[in-house]
Amino acid sequence: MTTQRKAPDAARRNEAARRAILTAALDLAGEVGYARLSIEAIATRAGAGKQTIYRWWPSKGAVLFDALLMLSEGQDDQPADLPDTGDLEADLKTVLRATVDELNDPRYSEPMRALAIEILLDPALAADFAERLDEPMRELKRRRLRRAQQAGDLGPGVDLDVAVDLLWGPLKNRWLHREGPLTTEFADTVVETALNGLRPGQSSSSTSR
Amino acid sequence: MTTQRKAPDAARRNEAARRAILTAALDLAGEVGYARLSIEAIATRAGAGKQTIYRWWPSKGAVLFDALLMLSEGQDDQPADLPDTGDLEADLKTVLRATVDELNDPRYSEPMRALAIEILLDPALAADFAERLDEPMRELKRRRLRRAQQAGDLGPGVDLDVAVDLLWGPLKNRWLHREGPLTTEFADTVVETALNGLRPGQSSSSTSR
Amino acid sequence: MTTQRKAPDAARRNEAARRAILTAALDLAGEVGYARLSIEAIATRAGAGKQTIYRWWPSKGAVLFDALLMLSEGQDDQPADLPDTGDLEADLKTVLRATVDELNDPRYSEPMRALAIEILLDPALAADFAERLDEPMRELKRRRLRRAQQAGDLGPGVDLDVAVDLLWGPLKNRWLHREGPLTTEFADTVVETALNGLRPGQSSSSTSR
Amino acid sequence: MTTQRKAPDAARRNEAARRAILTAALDLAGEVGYARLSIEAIATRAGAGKQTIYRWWPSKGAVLFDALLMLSEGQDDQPADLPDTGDLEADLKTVLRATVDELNDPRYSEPMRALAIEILLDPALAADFAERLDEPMRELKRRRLRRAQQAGDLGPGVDLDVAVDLLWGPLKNRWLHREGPLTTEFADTVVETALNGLRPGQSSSSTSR
DNA sequence: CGGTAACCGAGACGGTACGTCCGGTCTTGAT
DNA sequence: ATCAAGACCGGACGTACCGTCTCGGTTACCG
Repeated sequence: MTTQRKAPDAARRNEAARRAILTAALDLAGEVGYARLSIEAIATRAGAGKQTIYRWWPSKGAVLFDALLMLSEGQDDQPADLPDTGDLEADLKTVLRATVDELNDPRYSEPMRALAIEILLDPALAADFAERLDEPMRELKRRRLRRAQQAGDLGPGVDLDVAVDLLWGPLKNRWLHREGPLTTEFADTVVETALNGLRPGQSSSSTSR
Repeated sequence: MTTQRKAPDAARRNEAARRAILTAALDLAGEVGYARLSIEAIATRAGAGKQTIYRWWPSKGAVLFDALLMLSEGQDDQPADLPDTGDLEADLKTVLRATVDELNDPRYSEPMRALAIEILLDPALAADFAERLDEPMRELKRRRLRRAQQAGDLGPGVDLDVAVDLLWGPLKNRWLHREGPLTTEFADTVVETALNGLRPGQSSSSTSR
Repeated sequence: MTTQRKAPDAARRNEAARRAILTAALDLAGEVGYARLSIEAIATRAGAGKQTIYRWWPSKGAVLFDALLMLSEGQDDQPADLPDTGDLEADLKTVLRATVDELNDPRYSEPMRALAIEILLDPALAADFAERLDEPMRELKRRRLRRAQQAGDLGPGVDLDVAVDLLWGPLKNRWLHREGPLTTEFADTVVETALNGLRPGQSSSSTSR
Repeated sequence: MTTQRKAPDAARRNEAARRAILTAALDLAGEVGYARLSIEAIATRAGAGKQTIYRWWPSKGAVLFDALLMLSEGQDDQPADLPDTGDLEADLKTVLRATVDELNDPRYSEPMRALAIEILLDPALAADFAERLDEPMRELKRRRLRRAQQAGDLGPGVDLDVAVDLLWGPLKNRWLHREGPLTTEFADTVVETALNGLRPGQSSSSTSR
């Protein structure tokens, strides 16, 4: 269902094997971490032949990617859009807190970190990931911010991509580089600081210290 | 000169071999990228025995770390502090533009990316790196911002670590994840946006440029 | 038409597929030799499914066996008996020279060698081959020699099986083990030497030729 | 010590590993037969890495070859020549009976059969084997027969190579193709028949039936 | 000033995993 | 029910590196 090597007949695909492989990949990523994750181990754990993996996925990273997509599917009614209650700050905090919770869930966190590392190693996977997950997500974020800008909640000159970086980047960094604990308080502080700016100003009241 | 395993006699160390190994690591990281960088290849390229590497460094990442330190030494009169002309915005732009230039220099960029990935994989290396490079650098940044805060150029309630994340994080992300071109314009925009905040305000000098 | 696994309905068998498979086996044996001959390649070359092979033959060797039988059919009016002109030496030379010619024909030689090797590896195939081809042939040879013995052209104490080994064995060895060129002169020499024995005697017509 | 791939440093070779590998190959050949003999299994059984095998031997057959040489060494005081008591028939029977005994020894027989099959599959191995074992042995046989010829015990016109084929070939065939029980009686009969020839003659008295 | 203890290049070693090939079985759709 | 097609599990292939281990040879300290 992901990037393919040489057109195997997708219709004949064994769905049970696919799920077993993705589940095994998820489990192993959680158990041993990226550095020791091997295709051989995934195949063995899944009770599958290695060729079955190589037939459908071009790399370890592609397996992880699909595995995480599988994990997301069963549960979400696809969040077609970010919340928009009219209160930008509250909405952003809601979204970022949810992200914090997800990144603190070990079921997601380790496989995701493994995928993130694979993406750094494999440009082809990076492109695939950017196109199919990262860019759509960023577009959702940009859209919400654009509405805020039109409503006058964001400065008219603000570059929306930079705004996204300022809001979501710190979370991603803390998580990926394990630079500190990932709490909802941190998420709130980031939102407030990014919105109000670092300079002293009239609106620097917020909830913050 | 870095983390050591079991007390080899540093006095007897062959400096020529050390430099050959670090240079080989640097070159190879630039040529083949992290994914294909192997200790075996470094040893061969350096004309060194593998044992000579294992004797002095605990991991591939530690070699890269030292290699980058070697690269930095010959050139800098160690910047003991960040510039402080009194104009925070200008100072920050100066520093971030320099960072952009460094990250765009292929001599640094590929080995650094390789090191960054190693750090994600190896907690021991991560700790070493944090202690010896990352935390001191962050302290420098915090110090400059603290002075700005005392001078009233930063809001009194601003969390300095968050401030550092907001200012330096977007650069690091763009570079590491190859999310887009790394330009001095981008650096400037990040500084302005982070300082002024995303909300509309009296000081929205953002668009002016 | 050969050894079967579990009663497939021979009546419904696709004759075209059978011929395509046997032809492909013959061709491939000639082209790549036994060591690289695979059922997969035969199926692909024949445009047949692997299952079609496994349905009708128990092993690669069985395919080769049938393939060689097919090759022999189109041409011979089954030699029900060895020639018997009354002149034993002349008759034996006639037969062995024919064998030499056959073994020098590349169409036969490589597939036959492949079959011979399969037989060494697979006792079941060996039994099948012995029963259906080798033993009948040997009986033909024994019968001719028995008549010669009755006619007084063979010593009364001679073990006919040993005689067959002495006459036909050297040819088989030279061919299978590529121990030297396989010529009609060699066949003649073998016949003469085997008949007259190695000891010097009155009938040492050996050198005369 | 045999055919090598790319000049590894033979001086540094680990003799213990070499012996473990050869012994494992011998044992496995005896236990599972050629068809299921794998380099992987040899390495595992020997407690060696696969690379250690590939470093020193070009193929499975080369390992077997060396293994059999090792087996022959410890025991024989290299038979520099075939026995020559003056009685050709007796000497030949002595030698062939010894061969029969060796071929009936399961320690030798299965590995030897495995080697014989490898030789049929691998021309490079065949050449190596011919040069280093088969041809020297054949020369020994030829030499003994040449002396017999000079002594008048062999017809002057007899081709010595054919003579060797007639004497030793039947044994090799019976053994390799499992065409019947390999007994000392069979060896005796072959010698007598080959010496006296198949034709009736004055000297066809012998011990035979 | 000669012995010895560390270094060094080289590379063999036991292993793990790679990505590929093929064996033999099973499944699908069409004839 | 056979057939072409080909997915599937599994086992072995031959290769690349890992990290450890010897081997001689070469410093450089120390008695």
